[in-house]
Amino acid sequence: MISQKDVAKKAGVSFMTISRVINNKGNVDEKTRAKVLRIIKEMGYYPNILGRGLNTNTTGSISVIIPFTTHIFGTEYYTELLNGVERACAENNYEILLNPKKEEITRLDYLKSFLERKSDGLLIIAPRIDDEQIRLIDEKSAPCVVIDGRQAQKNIVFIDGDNIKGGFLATEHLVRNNHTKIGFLSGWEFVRNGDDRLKGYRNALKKYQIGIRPEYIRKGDFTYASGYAGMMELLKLAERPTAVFAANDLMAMGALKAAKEMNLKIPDDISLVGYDDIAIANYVVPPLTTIKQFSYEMGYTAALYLIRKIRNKGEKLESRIFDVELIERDSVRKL
Amino acid sequence: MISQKDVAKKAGVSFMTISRVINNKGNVDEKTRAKVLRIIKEMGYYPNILGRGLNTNTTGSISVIIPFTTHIFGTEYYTELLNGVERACAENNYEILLNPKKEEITRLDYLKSFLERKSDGLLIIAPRIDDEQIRLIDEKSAPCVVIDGRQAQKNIVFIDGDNIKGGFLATEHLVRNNHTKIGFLSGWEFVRNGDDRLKGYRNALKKYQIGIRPEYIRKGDFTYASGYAGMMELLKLAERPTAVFAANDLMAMGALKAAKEMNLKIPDDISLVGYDDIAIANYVVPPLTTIKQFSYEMGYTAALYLIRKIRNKGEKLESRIFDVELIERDSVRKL
DNA sequence: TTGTAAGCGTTATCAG
DNA sequence: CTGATAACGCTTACAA
Repeated sequence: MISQKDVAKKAGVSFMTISRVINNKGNVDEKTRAKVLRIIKEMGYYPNILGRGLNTNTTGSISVIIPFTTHIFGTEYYTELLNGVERACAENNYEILLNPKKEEITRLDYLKSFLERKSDGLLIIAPRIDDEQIRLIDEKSAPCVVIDGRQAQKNIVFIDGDNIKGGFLATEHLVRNNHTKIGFLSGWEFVRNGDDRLKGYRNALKKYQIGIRPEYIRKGDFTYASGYAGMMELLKLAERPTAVFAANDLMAMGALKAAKEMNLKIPDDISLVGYDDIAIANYVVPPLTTIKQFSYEMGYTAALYLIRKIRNKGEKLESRIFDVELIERDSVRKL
Repeated sequence: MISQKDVAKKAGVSFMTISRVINNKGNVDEKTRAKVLRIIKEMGYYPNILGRGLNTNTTGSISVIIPFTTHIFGTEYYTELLNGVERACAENNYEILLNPKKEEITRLDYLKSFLERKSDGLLIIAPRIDDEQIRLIDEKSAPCVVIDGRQAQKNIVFIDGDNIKGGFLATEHLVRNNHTKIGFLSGWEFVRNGDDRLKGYRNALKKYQIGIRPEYIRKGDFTYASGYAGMMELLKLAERPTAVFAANDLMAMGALKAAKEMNLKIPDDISLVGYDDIAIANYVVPPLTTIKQFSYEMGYTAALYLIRKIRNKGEKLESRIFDVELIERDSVRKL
């Protein structure tokens, strides 16, 4: 392991000069600087972040925390979000630290990587609404931005898609196609985006004075399997819905499969709307009408905000809600 | 920032006792241990990895290096691989460090995170065949495992899919369906898996004594766009192929689009085989015949190997080549 | 069983 | 412009 000392010895200067050169700090004679730089290259010296971090309390990485999926890289929704995060980090020379999870994350674990000084801040994606850890973040004064988890606490910056509007648009689209019996395949209600999409669904029905039937709302968890199961339940109802809004595309895919198995055609026999606009939505048969989120931009913005928070300790940043769009394809039929 | 000192003061012991307790090292009186543990919890003390690392030369994280895509999370191929990596890391308490890339990675950058002591080892995915950095890894004695980059150097452990066999199987499948005019949409030839799939294609043609026509081999780069472009070129040939093998599913999707635009039906007018078996392959119309890789297992194994290498410095590990499978769906027609 | 001293590689501070 | 010294939080080695 090559250290400043080694470089210093070879260059015939003290190690402080090396430190000054690599940090561009203080005044160093141009000749000395050039020489040091040359030797650094020759020897293949790299500054040791651990040593530096011990002084500066800095590592140059941010932790991305995904409390819920088993697999971080499991869904395209996260994928796009993370692509945006990556871009922002690349532009600002930050690295991304991922905490693989055994099972469910427990109490203090959100903060662990930060408290252990492995990262400079936290990007938390879709935490539980009632999450107590969010409170601790403030207490430990960890720089933090939350994605998809609109918080009650004023001091926590969040980046959200407009899930209420999205839920509304999807449902309204079905209503405008003369559907009144509209099922909803929900995501987790204890995650903000799941809850908000349901809220949007409710708002739309209310606006158009359509009664809400509890049996039309089936609990799911954003997975393909739960979309399949929920759809099956809806289809077995005595008076089954003529249209279904799934809280994400993955569940819509599951619903599609259920319909197929029951020999029902989409959209002829039953209409379907998803959420997210993942790549498959466009390729599935029939192409899925869905709500598009700007996930990449959301991830990018969130990471940028976090980095700014880390760099300018005091800075107050405004939370932001990103717009959503209805993407009309072929899975909805006019009644 | 709460340090061992703070805990020690409160517990009325020296900070060495704290160190012993959190590392389960040396003998500590049960009573003292219990007390220290209690206070650690009370105060919310977390060991500072930077301080520890400075002594142990250890951080508890591995770097995942993806030299080529613009976006780390861009393709499902990487996604599955990373899911496997995540699992292995979760089981062994390692974190994953990702180096976002501005553009192309330059010379020493593979090793940067390791040399800066940000990570304990390197997992490199699909490096350039001629990559000079691979040599440096040895020189710097960085623990390292390479995925999809079968190396000439004996001392570098790699985990590969059997790309030669995969390329062979895909091509042979077409031959068995009486195709002789078979196009190939290549990936990068300077990445091992790209090169090997082409090799498999060649092997199959040779075995069945079908001449290789250079104009049937179009250069691509694993992207949707390049699949589209390559297919277009093939379709404009005077004597166009009756079947096409694309070096990955993404390119096959691009090819599909090109065929559609040229009013050619798959598989009626032209047969198509992909590679990877990504999720969309099963949903696209027609469902795509393809070669399945065991990406998850590959990622898992690679990470596990790396962790073993890190932990047992001396251990020699055998490189492994994972099998592949032909998945027959509906994109190939018998002539 | 517990404590003391030294050192890991770096930066901050102050002196020259 | 440059260098010496202390400090960051921790572990290793040794002493009590």
